[in-house]
Amino acid sequence: MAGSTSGARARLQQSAVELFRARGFDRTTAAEIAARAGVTERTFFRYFPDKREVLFDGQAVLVEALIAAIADAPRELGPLDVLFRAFRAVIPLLENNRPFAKPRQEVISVTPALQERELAKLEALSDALAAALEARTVSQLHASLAARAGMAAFAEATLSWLDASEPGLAERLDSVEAALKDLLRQDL
Amino acid sequence: MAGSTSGARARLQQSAVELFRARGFDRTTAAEIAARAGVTERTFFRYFPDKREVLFDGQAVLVEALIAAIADAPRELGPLDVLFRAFRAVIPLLENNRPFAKPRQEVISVTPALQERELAKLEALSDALAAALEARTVSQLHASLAARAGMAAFAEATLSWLDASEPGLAERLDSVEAALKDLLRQDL
DNA sequence: AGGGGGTATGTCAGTCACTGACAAGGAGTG
DNA sequence: CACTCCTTGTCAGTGACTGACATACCCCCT
Repeated sequence: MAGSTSGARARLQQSAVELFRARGFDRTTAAEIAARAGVTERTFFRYFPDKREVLFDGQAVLVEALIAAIADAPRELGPLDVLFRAFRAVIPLLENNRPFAKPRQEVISVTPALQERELAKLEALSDALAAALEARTVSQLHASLAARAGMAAFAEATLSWLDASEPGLAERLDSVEAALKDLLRQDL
Repeated sequence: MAGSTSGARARLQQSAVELFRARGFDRTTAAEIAARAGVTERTFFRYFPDKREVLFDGQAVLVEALIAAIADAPRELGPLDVLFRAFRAVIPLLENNRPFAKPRQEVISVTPALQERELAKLEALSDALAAALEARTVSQLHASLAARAGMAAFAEATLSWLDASEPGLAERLDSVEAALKDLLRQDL
């Protein structure tokens, strides 16, 4: 099974974050990460399809939790409300991950190549959310727009919260939700 | 000035699209593109920082046109209305570019590496739009959310229009704008 | 115990994106 | 004609990634 065997995967991820933080992403080679984890460069690329991917792994659980929350939501809610309900449902999950997510985000925020990959992941997440919304009789266009607008707000809240935990995630989600709905009100 | 000299840049771009369409992005090397354009691989990388970038170049004009349109907009409009006004202002620009944009988008749509780069460009565009909105006394949060929601709609309209010119860009913009505002109405 | 199969890893050789350093040619200017 | 700038070529090197093959280890079955 994945990860149950020797923990090489986890060691590689750990080593990668440490080295990226110390020397920067561009100046650390895949071979160095592998060496620190006690394996070969080749093994690194067996676990991760490319050097960036070593930082992007927890997404699956998050996606499934969000999808489940969307499926559970009461029928009468509009798409944006469904989304924000789902976002709030995964708050504990994100709070548990903060210790890992914070250093990771610090590396990403100073590395264009990693920002690119992160955008791709967020796009995939948006697509997944849109698909989940469509399963609720939301038109494809509405689902897509809602998913992307919602994700923008969700990302804004999450990233700023990783920067400073001061106002909690819940309050930040309140803020961005209000701001987003504000927006639409201003432009009738 | 850029491009005035020998046209090597334009030849490289042209060769790149042709080869990418014929063999696919991954199976064409930078050296092949350069050879077809009559230059060396080294020259290719003097014009473009990496292999993907050869497909992403016209953005600057578009950005400036959008920024200008935002600055011009009447004070009383809300951020989303300002944005859609700007989007409509660049319709002719996009229509002129369609012959180039269409084959380009076909290549991008089947190449994950290029999609990633495109997302990064759209993100940069969103940032530029958000900055332009902030210059109009829109709060940073509202500006960011408006820019991203607007860009999602704009991208949706533009990409679907590249697929089929049937309903024109103007009509498609009408549709996505209506859908976006619809969204917020459903979620009061 | 012994054999067999599956999985994780190592080794090696190769391709290709990308970079720095240096040289060469050509156009314009004094 | 000499000087200079700009563009391009050449060469050598690094590092990401891949395919092919070999090896070691674990688990199960007899």
